[in-house]
Amino acid sequence: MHVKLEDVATAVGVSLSTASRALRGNPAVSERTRRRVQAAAERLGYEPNRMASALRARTSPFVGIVVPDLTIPFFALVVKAAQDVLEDAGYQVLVMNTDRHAQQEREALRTLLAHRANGVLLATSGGYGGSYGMPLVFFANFEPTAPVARVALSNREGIGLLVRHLLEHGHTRIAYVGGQPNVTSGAERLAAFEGIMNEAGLGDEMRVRLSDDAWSPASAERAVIELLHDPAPPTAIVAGGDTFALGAIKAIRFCGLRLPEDVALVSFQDPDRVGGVIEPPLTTLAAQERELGQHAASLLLHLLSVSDHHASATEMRLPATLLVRRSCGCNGPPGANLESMIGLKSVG
Amino acid sequence: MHVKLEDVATAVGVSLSTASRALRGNPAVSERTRRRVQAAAERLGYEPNRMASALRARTSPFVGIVVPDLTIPFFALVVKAAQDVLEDAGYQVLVMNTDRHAQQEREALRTLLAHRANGVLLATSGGYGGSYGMPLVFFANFEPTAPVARVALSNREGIGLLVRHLLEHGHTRIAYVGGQPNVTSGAERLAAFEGIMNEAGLGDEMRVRLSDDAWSPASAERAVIELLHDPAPPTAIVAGGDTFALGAIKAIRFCGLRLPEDVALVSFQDPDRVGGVIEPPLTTLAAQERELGQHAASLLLHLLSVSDHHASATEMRLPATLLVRRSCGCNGPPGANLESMIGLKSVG
DNA sequence: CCGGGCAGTGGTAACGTTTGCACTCCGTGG
DNA sequence: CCACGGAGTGCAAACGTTACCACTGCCCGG
Repeated sequence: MHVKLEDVATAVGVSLSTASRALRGNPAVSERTRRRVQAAAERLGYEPNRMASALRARTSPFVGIVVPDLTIPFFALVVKAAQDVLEDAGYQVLVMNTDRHAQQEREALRTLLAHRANGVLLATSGGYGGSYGMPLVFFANFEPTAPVARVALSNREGIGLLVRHLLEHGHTRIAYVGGQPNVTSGAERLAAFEGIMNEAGLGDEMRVRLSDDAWSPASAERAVIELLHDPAPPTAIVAGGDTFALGAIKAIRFCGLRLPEDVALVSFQDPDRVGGVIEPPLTTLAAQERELGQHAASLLLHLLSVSDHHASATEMRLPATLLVRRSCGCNGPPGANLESMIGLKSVG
Repeated sequence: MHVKLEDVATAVGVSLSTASRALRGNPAVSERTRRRVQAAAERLGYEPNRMASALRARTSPFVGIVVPDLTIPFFALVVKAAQDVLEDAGYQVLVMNTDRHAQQEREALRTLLAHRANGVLLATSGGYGGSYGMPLVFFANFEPTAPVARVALSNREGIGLLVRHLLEHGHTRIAYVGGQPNVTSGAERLAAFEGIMNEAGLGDEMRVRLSDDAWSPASAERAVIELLHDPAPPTAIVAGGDTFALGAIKAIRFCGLRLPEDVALVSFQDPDRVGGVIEPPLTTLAAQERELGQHAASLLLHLLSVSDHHASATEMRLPATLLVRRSCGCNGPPGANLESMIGLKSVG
């Protein structure tokens, strides 16, 4: 079926060993032989069987990336960035979805084990139960108790920037709409919000609503509608993720309120990265998917190079930056946003 | 390092053959032995080496999916749907990005060949150059001249629905903003637009602008700004994809025009699937990413089952459906959209 | 003139599985 | 009592590749 090394070797009239060496640039073979072997391989369309070579060389080409849901833009971007780094380093990436099920996460990790993956990047859905004998780096969502390397956004710091910005503008009745604390990002952001509000002595004025289902805009929308129908509705809302921001916008519009005049909105992530078309543009933290993916991948590569699975239970946090746009009430009147004007100018 | 079959076998006191048979449910082994072997495998944490087993059994666990860019929601959704189907069928999916480069596409296909992938799902960026000895199914973007199975959206039909809807509402000066015809989706949509306009005798009134770079909103924005500054600007715009719709919206706002009162907009795809937060909601075709992915995967599975790489050069098209919302000027006054109200009701 | 080294090559044993074949027990029917 | 068959098991050869070791010439210094 497929042409194999033996075919190339006999075509040239050399042994298997020589052919193998020639194709992998082993300096022990003469220049002349190397050229002849390479020519034959090319001509016959030879492609080395990586499974055989991995088996014999006791090495696997694979690295795994396990995420809850690849169709969420956040994960798609992180995965893409990480995959690029890992492939540049010569690894073949296996991307696996868990659909937010711990069981599927365990199956994914077993599958990676079966492929003798060199290491794993994992945004956990709760299925991680102890070492699998592979170097592992958590990203975004991790298991707090596991002594395993992790890289994540600065959830506390980021929520701090958002809330303090609202506080500086005189808001006191501030609501938080976010995800369940069953994953790291949900837990840390919620805790940060509560911490800051309590520190500011606003524990009584804060309101918290958590998504009942999996980070969907719909549940955030319902939650915000409830909040806004309160006799003393919040004057500002903090969304703990991009989908919650979407739900909040719809809810505010549904209630006939103006954004930001009647209620201000800030979000941990920007649901509008690609389009920039939501009015008013949202005040959010700067997006860091690419950095997150690259750092996670680099950290894993480092672990692989030192081949010490346990030493580095380091934690890396990407610094948060606030992008003040208009949904918080700053930055003047509505109108075409900056990117449009820059875009136009570059046309000439 | 890893526990292997031999370890399990000696632990139980049986031969390699028996252990192998026991674990794979071969009826030749006695019930008692099977249980003992399975227990030992469990206890030792044995995970079969899939590369060794694939090598010996002359079969590969892999199927490839090659896309231009996984971070584009359209491809992310299609890949997810296809991956689910293929994994249910027992295959391990290798997802590869081409970054829209023909060269990277060729490398991806070679890599799949090296892994002895059973088949490939390919949304081509132009790097496909003849059979690689694997069953192949094109999806979304294909090579028109290649006698290979393909499944795609009904580009002509879809553009027809959009344009005819505008024609029925009396528009005649209609513009098209879309992608370059170097990929199927770009070519077919453009051709369909020109065909229908010419048929309707509106060849002189139509305007066409194509994205100069890779399907970005920015170039569409510039193009639409140019169009709207024309002495006789279009009264309606057809966007040949979701990113173009985004650019068009920004351009319309930038020019200080109202949507849909001053200029109507319809789009082949909905950039606002997840959020539903763009005002006014866009009249688009119904999204079919899931169906596309599932059909492509099923077709590939069929090709694999009949193990005939050349017979089925079939072409499958998913029927297009028009979703009339408000950006075309239909469906009454602005306000909260239908989904919000349904969402509220379901709360009770 | 001879021994040692070195460049280039080939033979062959692995890597961890699967699988065809052969073997050993039994029980059973002739 | 023996041949026969079938259930259960083990041996060993593959799968395609790599890497260790051994071999052949040949050049060169002593």
